[in-house]
Amino acid sequence: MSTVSDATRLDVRANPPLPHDFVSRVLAVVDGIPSGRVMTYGDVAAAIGSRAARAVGQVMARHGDEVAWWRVVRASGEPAAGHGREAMRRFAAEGTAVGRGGDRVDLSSARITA
DNA sequence: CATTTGACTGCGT
DNA sequence: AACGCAGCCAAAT
Repeated sequence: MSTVSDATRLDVRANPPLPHDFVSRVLAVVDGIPSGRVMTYGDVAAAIGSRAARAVGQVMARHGDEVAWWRVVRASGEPAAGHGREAMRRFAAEGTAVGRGGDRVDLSSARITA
């Protein structure tokens, strides 16, 4: 027999174009970043209605290899900690706008917010 | 259930 | 411009 809580649960599961848990949502957003563009950790968090930039970093640390991890950069435009080399290489490969020092993304042109 | 831990951020020095 | 620091928040211990 059905209960109110059953109905609620079904309703929620029937819905989502968007995954329900934090990890899946983060990965979904990152997966949606087009080639040549980037989002900051904070942007990704904001995109899923959160302010947990650091938690986004945690997710990337664990599941980053499942997505285009280099497209998520720091608010300064610098690539993910410990992956600067590889990230810059990929930026060059997909034509991402890079700042003067050649060590960071030019956020004013490559950044997208949603 | 309390504490510690980060692929973060913004602000002050 | 580099560095330290406190605030932040979900996940791991």
